[in-house]
Amino acid sequence: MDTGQFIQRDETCWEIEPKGAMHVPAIIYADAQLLQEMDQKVYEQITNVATLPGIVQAAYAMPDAHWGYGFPIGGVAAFDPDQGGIVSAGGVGFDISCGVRTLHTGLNIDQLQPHKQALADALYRTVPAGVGSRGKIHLNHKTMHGMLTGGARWALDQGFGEQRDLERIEEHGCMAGAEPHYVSPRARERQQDEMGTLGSGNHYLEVQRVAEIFDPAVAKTFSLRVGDVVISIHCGSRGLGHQIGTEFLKDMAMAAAQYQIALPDRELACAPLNSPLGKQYLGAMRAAINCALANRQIITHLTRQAVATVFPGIHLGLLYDVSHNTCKLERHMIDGQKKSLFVHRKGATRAFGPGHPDLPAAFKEVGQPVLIGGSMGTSSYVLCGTKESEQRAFSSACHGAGRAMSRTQATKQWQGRTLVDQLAAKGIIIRSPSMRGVAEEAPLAYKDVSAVVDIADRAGLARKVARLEPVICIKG
DNA sequence: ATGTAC
Repeated sequence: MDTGQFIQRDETCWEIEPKGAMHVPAIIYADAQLLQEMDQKVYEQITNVATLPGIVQAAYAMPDAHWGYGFPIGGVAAFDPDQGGIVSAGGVGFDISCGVRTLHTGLNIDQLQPHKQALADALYRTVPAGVGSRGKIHLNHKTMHGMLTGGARWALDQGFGEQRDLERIEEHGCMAGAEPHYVSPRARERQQDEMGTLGSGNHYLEVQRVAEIFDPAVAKTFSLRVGDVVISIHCGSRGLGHQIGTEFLKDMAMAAAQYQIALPDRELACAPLNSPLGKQYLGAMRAAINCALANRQIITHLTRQAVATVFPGIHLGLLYDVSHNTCKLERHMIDGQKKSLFVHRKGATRAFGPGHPDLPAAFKEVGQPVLIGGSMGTSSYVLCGTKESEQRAFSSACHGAGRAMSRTQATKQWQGRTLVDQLAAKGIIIRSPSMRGVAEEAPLAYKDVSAVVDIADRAGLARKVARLEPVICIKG
């Protein structure tokens, strides 16, 4: 898009002043190149978000932003319930609580090297991946309820994982305020056999090596050293989250007139936070957050089992688990006053800075680990939250590379098989049930993750700690 | 993202 449409506030901050129905400015964090390459749709969508009732401070787009349903992916917006603020299903995204979890292995890359193929086989065999993938767990009414209210804590009670995992998970593994009675029978049915599965699209399980350290002190706190092997899991709430999103989107679109909300775009369907529909969505969404937390917990258990077949006796401890598709009630400073706000992060990672009360003791001094998944075959990053991020974007950062072209376009340009061979030549093993899926995820169909992360760092959204390179990728 | 469409 044309950078002339913006007022450049500083090196990385581009502002659109309020005009028309906008209540607040819209702000994109990028450099001139990322902004030029960004779809004009991001401009339209982020200015549309700025017109929604009760929005405070500004509507934000992260440097990885691209066109999404209603809100851009990479969008952040906070709403005040006392000022008629709203909640929007499209502002959270279909894959509710999609997120990334990273595990330490205690292994060095040299120890892994001779066993790469064996580990790839074991992981691919053990963790179900792909569209409609099913696991070995079958939920009945009672266990479904337990999962929707208990999240990773429920998974732990079922024997998946260790007590100490919980403190390294956002919300300590269990999202409060879940209301399973607002999760429809259809959503439950779709999830019955999908616990502990990766799903498809950009979801993956990746074995990575720490390739570069930017901040040695924080890296030490995060227990990351060059050459260390870690495992990252990127997935969400599968069929359940998608079904909840679909149903509430429809209900919110129908209710907009009743709540007298003028929508510049039908896809921005929303409901007042204080309305029955708004509250129902929040209850269902929180249940879906628990589903995603439980899902990543079970996949962690399966990963531990798979790794143990190749490296008996090793322990996989959690670095952290953080979601990037949520709406969370948080306290933030607005015009010198602490306010309780509902922060939508859609394709944006929560990034609490040092001293935040919700952080585990181990991270209190340095800030939250911010896990940024790269595209297939490219680097991922570990960042840490900063103090200044609270003022810049309600303590949020980018979530990944961000798509640069559509899935359809990517399948026209690349072949899955060829990509797998090319990456194999670079020492990266890809395992996937879908070669079409692999083509859709071609590295060049995404923005340059390093450029995106550099902007997040320079903008003060989060600070770079370590760069990870893929070794094995189980792709959904 | 998704039982890749209702």
